[in-house]
Amino acid sequence: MTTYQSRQLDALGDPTRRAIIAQLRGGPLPVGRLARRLPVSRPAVSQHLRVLKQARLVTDRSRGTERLYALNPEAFDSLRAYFDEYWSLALAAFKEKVEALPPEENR
Amino acid sequence: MTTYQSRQLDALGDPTRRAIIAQLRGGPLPVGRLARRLPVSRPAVSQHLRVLKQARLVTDRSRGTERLYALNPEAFDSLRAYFDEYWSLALAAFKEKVEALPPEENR
DNA sequence: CCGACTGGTAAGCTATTACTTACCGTTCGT
DNA sequence: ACGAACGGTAAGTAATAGCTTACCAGTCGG
Repeated sequence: MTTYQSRQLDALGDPTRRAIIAQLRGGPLPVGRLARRLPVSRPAVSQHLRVLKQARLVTDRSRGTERLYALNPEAFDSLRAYFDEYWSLALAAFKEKVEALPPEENR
Repeated sequence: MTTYQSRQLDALGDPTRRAIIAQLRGGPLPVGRLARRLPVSRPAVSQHLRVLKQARLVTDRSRGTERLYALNPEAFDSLRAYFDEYWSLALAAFKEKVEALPPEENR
């Protein structure tokens, strides 16, 4: 029940990080391979990976001298649940009363 | 089938815009009322609303002298579908072969 | 009409952030 | 044990993005 959603959405709000995620869709990759496929330097990739890791969107494990990064299914599941819970409620209400008037004067 | 997902994720990658969305969960609101509930100025809210509108996350209609902003259910639905389609595939694969080896040498 | 309200836009400042190069520690093969 | 490759971190720069104040246009009520 952690409140990682903000951090996750912030992390997803960058094109390069989304590109990293797109690459990781194919399976775990070491940092160097990841950097070679992207138009930025390896340190930049490392920094993005740190953000993604803090948001729990990726996990890492070291294998020999290299470090494998992979998508974290649980985080994406929780994010999807967040969408369902948080927004579907409000949206379902909207679809019924589309012509709803705004709430009365508060503040 | 439009490719608004990037723009939507970029738009959601800002706390103030998420706060705006949170306010709009309760129903449509005019800009001024929205600004009064947030710790930023009205022009700032206007600028955020422009971004949210370009991402199709909100819709607006004018009523008299004021302009009502509301969440756009379709956009949130499509974004949720994006999550399901785009990520669930990769993640389902992961859950089966958790100990999968990384792909062979390509590039 | 005219004054008061609405909200969008312009211009400019500040702060954040994404990027680079340079450096360092770790791990493995020979 | 040494050399090479891996990748994380530090420091500095440049671009971006969010914010503010000031201004302007449209709409409604008197």
